[in-house]
Amino acid sequence: MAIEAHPCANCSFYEHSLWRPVAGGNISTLNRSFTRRNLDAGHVLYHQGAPSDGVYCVSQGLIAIRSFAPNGSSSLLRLAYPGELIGYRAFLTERDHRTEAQALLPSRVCIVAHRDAKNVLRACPEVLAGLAIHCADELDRCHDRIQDAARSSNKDRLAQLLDDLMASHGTEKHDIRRMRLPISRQDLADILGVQAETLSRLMKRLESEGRMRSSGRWIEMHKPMTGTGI
Amino acid sequence: MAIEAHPCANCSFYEHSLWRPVAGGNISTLNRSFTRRNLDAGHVLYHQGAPSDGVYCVSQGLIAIRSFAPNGSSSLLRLAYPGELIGYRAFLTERDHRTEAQALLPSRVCIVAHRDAKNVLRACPEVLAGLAIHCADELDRCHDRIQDAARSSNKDRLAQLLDDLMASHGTEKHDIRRMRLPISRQDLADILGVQAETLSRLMKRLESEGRMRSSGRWIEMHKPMTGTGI
DNA sequence: CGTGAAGTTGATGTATCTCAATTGTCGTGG
DNA sequence: CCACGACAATTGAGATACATCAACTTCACG
Repeated sequence: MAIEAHPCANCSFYEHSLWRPVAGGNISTLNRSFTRRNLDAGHVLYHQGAPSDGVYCVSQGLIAIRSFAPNGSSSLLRLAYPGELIGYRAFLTERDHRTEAQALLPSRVCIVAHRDAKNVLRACPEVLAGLAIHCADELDRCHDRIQDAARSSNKDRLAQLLDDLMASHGTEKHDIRRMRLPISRQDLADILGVQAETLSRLMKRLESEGRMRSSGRWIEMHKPMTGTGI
Repeated sequence: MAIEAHPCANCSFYEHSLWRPVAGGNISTLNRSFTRRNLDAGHVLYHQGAPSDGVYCVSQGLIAIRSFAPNGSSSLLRLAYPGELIGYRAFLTERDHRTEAQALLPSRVCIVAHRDAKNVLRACPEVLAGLAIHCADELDRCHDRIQDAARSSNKDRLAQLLDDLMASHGTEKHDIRRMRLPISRQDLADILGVQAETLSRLMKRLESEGRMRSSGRWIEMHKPMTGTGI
């Protein structure tokens, strides 16, 4: 029989793809349940409380991972960029999604359906190992965030956040970096864990210190500074 | 050859042990590198920045997972109770420990050395799957904590924390639960992410509201209330 | 019974929340 | 192209919560 093509073969993130170790007959299992899906900005990929229907890999755009409390308040736990994996926690534990995934920009995701993903995992322990490492990496980021919240001021954390966003969404010209914010100010506040009003005042303070300028969703900042993720 | 005994067979947490799926010839690999270690209170099991030397499972006592910032401030990321797994993040990712593990009470841990643990994982994908699920579970707890910090007051979070500690360390008598705190007030503050002085005042407020009484390391509270959290 | 660490208290400044009112932004229909 | 409405974002004022520094007290322990 002919050698089947790997569904991620043409993806620019193939080198780091979770599914890269899949080979031989398992490729056809993977292909069978592999689908792509385009999402308009604002569209919800999966809802909080829904059962897992597979593993998602962001191909284009930007996905927000949110969590809503019973009282209505929301947290933005993570921004998922192209090449990143989402929805795997519910997949691994076989429990319902505890978060909601919403496209912030027009996006595309690749999906491997739950049942077949399980089969591939059984057949390819390397994939399972990759998933475990993914999990451990995200755990690290979570720990970083908890420590960061405990030890730096919200103003500095906002500056850091804008820096990180600038790295992904900004264009540089004459030492001035400029971007259109991909997320609302409410979302920025949800990332930091402060109220929207407080966020507005933090922004004003950064501006008055000359660390940035903003007008609507457009933001300008100066140079580099190192950064670690949200 | 004779059937070799599983090293965790007599452990009271055997049913939920990570290593339970290990069988056949792999049991001898496991036995070869399986060691137990007793720790005095205050002793450090592994240091932040040290390379992984294996996977640890708490057998008795209580272990604190801490992280220290360059500026000297510390966070207490997790309390590990008997039956729980620690040190697996560094093991999985092959990176250095980002946290320190310190015994808060006289404790005992079971250790599977790094190299052999890797071999067992290769031979038993069920173990790898269990490790991945462990990771996903801890990720959930981290997310819960981030949301909790964003939406409830530190006073309520302290009450919740004391409740959880009471569930593990308290004894009940005539609807009064009583415990000797296993951790210092500084550690309590580090869990909540507040200063020690603030913690002291939060305690005083809880007392004045009649939600608890404290004298030194002894604490009394009333009834149940449900609890999640560290 | 002294000693150092752990815990507390007071005073003061800063940061954040809350509620209400206002302004700004953006898409839509005229 | 502009007016309009819905919603996002900002502002103000007052109350609450937390950090910080320094001094003090309590506790565990040799």
